[in-house]
Amino acid sequence: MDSSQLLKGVLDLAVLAVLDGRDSYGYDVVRRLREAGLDDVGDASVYGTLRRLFKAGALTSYVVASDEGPHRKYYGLNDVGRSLLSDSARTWTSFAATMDGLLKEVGAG
Amino acid sequence: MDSSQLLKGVLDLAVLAVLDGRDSYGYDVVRRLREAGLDDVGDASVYGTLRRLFKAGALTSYVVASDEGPHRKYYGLNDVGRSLLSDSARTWTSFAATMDGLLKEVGAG
DNA sequence: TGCAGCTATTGCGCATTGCACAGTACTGTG
DNA sequence: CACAGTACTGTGCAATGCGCAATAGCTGCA
Repeated sequence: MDSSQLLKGVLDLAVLAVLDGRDSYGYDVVRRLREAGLDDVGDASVYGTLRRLFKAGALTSYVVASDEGPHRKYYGLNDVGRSLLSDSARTWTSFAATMDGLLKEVGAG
Repeated sequence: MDSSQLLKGVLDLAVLAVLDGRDSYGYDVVRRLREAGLDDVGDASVYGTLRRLFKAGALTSYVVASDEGPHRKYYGLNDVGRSLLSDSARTWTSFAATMDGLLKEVGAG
């Protein structure tokens, strides 16, 4: 099954959720999302999402040097990002409930 | 909130679910999805989805005359559609669980 | 020195898909 | 006839996830 379309509009939320509580950088966000179960999320998608959220004013950003490789561009939630996160989470929860309702009747009709 | 992006990749599933157990036509599918809670699903999206699913071989189709207006193009699930429905439902359920897992930690860090 | 491999980011172009909008057409009511 | 409700089609756009290539720093090995 190709679940890539399911990510549409939800990747923002997933990234915001991962960033909540602790700043992180692209490569690490990808890793954490995959560990969380989003197995085949593409790296370019995550980097794109981070840039988009930053451009939208939801994230702060700063560069940190690393001993283990090139510099890392850290991102963190600001007030806009936190409020976006809680709004999106609410929207997702209600949407998921609606879908579950639709699916509940499957095979019962 | 704009939930239109959330529909991406899920509208197929929603349409298949509505069609499960009883054949229906575009205009009616729109009505049933809206009643189910997908308030602002666009009619063109549903018609497009029906055509796409039909073209993919998941639906049967036949035209029925109506007393209350123009003809209705009915769609129904065939074997391919039913198996697509159960596969998609499984994929959705597991995806939703993953997202819930990600969101559970929000605000707890 | 040179090469491989992991880490880390950017940019380009494509495919999918939901939607707005316009157009067509049938039925019934005033 | 005008208008509203029903019902479908087609066009073109916008959003966004992804593959792929390029760039670049670091470690370890020969």
